[in-house]
Amino acid sequence: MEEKYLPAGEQEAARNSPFQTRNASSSHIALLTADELSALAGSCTFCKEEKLRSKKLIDKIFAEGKSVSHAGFALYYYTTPLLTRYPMQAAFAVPKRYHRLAVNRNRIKRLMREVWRKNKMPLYMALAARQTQAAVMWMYRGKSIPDYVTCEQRMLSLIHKLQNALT
RNA sequence: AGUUGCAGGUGCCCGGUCGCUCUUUGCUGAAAGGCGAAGGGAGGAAAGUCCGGACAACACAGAGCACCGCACCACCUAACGGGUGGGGAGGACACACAACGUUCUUACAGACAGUGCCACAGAAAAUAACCGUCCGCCACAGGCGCGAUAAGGGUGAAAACGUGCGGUAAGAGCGCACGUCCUGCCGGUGUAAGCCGGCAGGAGGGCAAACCUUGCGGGUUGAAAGCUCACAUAUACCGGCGCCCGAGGGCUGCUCGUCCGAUUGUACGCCGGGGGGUAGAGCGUUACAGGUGCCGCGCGAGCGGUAUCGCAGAGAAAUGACCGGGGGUAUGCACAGGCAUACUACAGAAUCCGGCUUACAACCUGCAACUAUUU
Repeated sequence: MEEKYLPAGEQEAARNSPFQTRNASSSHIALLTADELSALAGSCTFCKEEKLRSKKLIDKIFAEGKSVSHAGFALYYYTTPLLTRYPMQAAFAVPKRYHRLAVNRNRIKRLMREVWRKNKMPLYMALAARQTQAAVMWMYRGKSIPDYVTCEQRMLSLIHKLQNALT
């Protein structure tokens, strides 16, 4: 038993570690500090942990969260502790009734994800400074397929709105 | 050479910057993690979810009914409502016509088992009499008939086998000859469907994608199937211990005391099992009715042998975004080489296979037809 020299609490954590559970409190997940984030500021990533994947949380965003919208784009957000070190988790959606073909929905979601990847840092910094976390849901309800530039302009204005709302 | 049709195939390429996912792996760190490296990463339809399987859970003595599906024959296949080959029927080409040929289409079992339906028109759509023809009667240029008649006319998509002769009051497969079709039997041929010939009997429309009959097949639900696990928690139930009751026994011959303790109960506490529940995690889950090449067999769909390859695995769902360059096609200007602009389809895996159907820019190959030019 090489674990015996660990403190009792950590032994418990080690025993539980193979199984991620919803009840495991986020207390033992150390949040990224603002300093650590600023070290990452140069890179623009969007990895699995930054993706919103829990169905329960998504339902909560729509039920209890707030939203801002602009020119077809809508942004739902909900401040809550997350099971990750990152300050935010994001998801993207395009309803089927606006775009019937899966190819077009995929294209729009990829554009939105690209804009988010490149422009999310200010929100990350703001949340990390206050030691809180938030889940966000992007939604596009336009009938046309936007190009990257208009996509970026409209989403940036929503990001600014959200930043003002949070601070 | 071009155009059109049919069949089959391919279904844009290269570089840069910033990213995603999976596998393997290096360095670093006590750990969480951090920084890398190499490799894999949508389709011919991934689509529609229309068939058939594999797989899984549940159900299941046997038989019948109901319901659903299929329907010329043989073969291929894991299986099929799919495919290949053949037959029948029906078109098209060619042609005086037919045959042969080429090619296309075809849910193609049964209408003497029964029931039903057949618009409009027409007298009548299946136990036919409007006109006509013949016969009879009367009040005789005409009328009447609970008379006969399916040859002719007209209607219709379809009118009660066709032509000729006989026959008759007039007629009629009423009889005969030839022909057509159906059924049965025999002979030849073919694995078979069938085809060819002969004999006998019969002939009285169609519709089974009308009910139906016959034959064959079908258990239900689908990966949110299903299996496993963990944390916390309420707890049916079971076991153990504690607790409560304490027959009896030991310590002594007796009482008290104390120890052991059958048995009964357990509202309660603890421990273990247990089933329940939570879209939490893992498995199922990507190796195969597998792809490609070669050889052999088969008319063919395919089959056999052999060599070789390892070829997505996400999970509110990766396979991308931006920029630059090059192909290709179309149009315009030039028309000797070019230049500019536009377009670059249909469309995104979700357990996996085999089909079918539908969508599709451009290019390639083969066949057929047509047009033009050259020899």
